[in-house]
Amino acid sequence: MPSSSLEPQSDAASSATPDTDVPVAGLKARLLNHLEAAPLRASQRLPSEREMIERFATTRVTLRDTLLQLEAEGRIYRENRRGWFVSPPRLRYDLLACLPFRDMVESQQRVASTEVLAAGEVAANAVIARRLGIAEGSVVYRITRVRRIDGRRVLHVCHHLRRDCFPGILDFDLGAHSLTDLYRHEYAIRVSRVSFELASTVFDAEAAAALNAAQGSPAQRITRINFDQNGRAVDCDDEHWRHDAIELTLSAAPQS
Amino acid sequence: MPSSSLEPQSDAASSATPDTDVPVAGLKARLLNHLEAAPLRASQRLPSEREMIERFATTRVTLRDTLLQLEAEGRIYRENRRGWFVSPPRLRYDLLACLPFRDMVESQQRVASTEVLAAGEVAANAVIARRLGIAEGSVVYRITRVRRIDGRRVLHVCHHLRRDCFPGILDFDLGAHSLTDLYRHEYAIRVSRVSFELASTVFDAEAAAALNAAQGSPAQRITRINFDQNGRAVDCDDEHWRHDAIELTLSAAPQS
DNA sequence: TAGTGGTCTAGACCACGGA
DNA sequence: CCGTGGTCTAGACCACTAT
Repeated sequence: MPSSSLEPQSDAASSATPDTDVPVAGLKARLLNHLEAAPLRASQRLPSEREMIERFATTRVTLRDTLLQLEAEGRIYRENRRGWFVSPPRLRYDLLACLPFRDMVESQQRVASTEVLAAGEVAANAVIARRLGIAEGSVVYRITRVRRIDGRRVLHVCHHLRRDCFPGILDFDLGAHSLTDLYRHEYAIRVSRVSFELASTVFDAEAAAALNAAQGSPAQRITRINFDQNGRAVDCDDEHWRHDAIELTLSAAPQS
Repeated sequence: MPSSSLEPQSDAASSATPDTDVPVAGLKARLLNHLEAAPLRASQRLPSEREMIERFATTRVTLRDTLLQLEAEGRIYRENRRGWFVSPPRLRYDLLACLPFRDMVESQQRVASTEVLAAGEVAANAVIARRLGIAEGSVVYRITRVRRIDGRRVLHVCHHLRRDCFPGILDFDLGAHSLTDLYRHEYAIRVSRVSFELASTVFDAEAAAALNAAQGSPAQRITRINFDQNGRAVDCDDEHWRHDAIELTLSAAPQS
């Protein structure tokens, strides 16, 4: 077992890491962990891959494997062809609080922003029709947005709204207003029940492009259906989050 | 666009693969997708990596990247050094139904089994103490189990129970009984509120070993705290699921 | 245009699994 | 024991980003 000191020596050598008896693989992984543990960067960019290769005396493939590992752990992330970055702390997302995005983000001392990618009418496909309890092919509103936290694009959302519930809603500024606020104040519709479906996957091509994520980056999918005070499904949305951006929370009475 | 049938043919040479203008990356990814789409295997093992290399005329590294992608998508999974397998359909896990594991699994026509890895007493660390509202260092029961669906190890759970709530619970057969059933019938404690914390990460070394997962495989972490009818936290658990094994669902009234 | 990450080739040795 | 996946080396070309 080579107990050599595999230290990144930028200027002053970060000494005192025995690195002996590294049991099994990892090797470089711990190494990179240490890289982050030591300077504890804020949310900055890592050195370029070629630079890290030299620093750690390793290969592109090996380095890349390690970076992908750390990405899976949620410790770093990448922007497509732009580089690797240290992940900021996860936003706590209380599924049942039903806070507007902006409020949720700001209550955690972060900065929120929203971008509307598209807003229009489409015919509901089978999935959407089933969720909303309407006939396939019915025209619904579709709104696609990207949301940022502290400038970082973390969420791609696609909403489908029953047109008969929210006539003319596209005329509002959907980048500035919370949809649930519009529901309540402009349409007298209150969300009185929500139903979720969560799974961990990767971004599809569209979401990846919108978030500037590499295709194949891990993503958290959240599908939500909102029901109004009459138990009618009024809208649904498909959210794809950078998986390292959130930690979901939830507190409720079980239905037993 | 090459609409040719990209079929893996074992003996016959892998001819007729134009490979022209494959738009962007993927290349092999689509190829492997097709591999699965065509025969639509049940939950069987994929050919060995070296065999696939030949079949698809590619390299180990490239092949491996592709497999890891499919793993991240939740379409295949691996057992440590044993090979790659097609992922079975996800189990729907209703967070608020609070069904015992066995019931949940069997209600979906699957077969459940449980293995107790360890059961004993430990001193509560800071995290556990905070969750349970007890003093750090208090002695609690700890139960570690592995759960299977259709024989596949999918879940590593570690429970921490307040000893004053469940005296002598370790004497029951914890592999056969549901904990919540024991709570109710043996200790007259009913779970009347649950609080969750969900995040997507990778397995730690212990969980990976217990599930025979490769270290670094993606995992869904679910932390739960159970409160009894008096609002007292009586136990908590840390679940680590193979991320492709579940789809979480949830339906409730928001707390607005 | 220079440098970056994304993708890929063609090998190698090791530790562990299963027969 | 052989075959498997796990890890690693040492390069290469391309598409895109940033300047």
